[in-house]
Amino acid sequence: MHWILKTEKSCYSFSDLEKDKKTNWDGVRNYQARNNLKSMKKGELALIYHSVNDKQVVGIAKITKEYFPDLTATEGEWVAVELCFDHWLKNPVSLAEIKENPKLQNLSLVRQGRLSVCPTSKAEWDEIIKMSN
DNA sequence: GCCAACGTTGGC
DNA sequence: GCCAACGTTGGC
Repeated sequence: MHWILKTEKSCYSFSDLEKDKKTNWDGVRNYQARNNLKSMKKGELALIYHSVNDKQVVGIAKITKEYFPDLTATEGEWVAVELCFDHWLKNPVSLAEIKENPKLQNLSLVRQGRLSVCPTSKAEWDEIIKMSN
């Protein structure tokens, strides 16, 4: 499975991940997103999308540790995964471009804008990679 | 800054 | 268990 992770640039950007090399992807407080986190397997790849400020897919991260309890949660049982910096896309792919691509109309980024952790099909993944080259 | 979409909460 | 009210997210 491939993934798309959303983050606000001002909150935690892909540059921050490059600097940190790896990070705990925590703070997710949405059940659907949590279920997606739980399905992540070590070694899987995720596109990183900057919402709000950038509205672009900018890079790829790799899952390095499968889900574990999110220690930043003060109540409820939430989970986090660990992931590491993989590489920057050659060119970022903007939300506008994605919306213009008929093959990507079912992408969760378009269909369900608010979900912060979403699965993506191989075909969609390949299409975005193609657009970034 | 506005608003649409969606999730969550709480009264019944 | 339904649904209205409210809060949050995120695009514009």
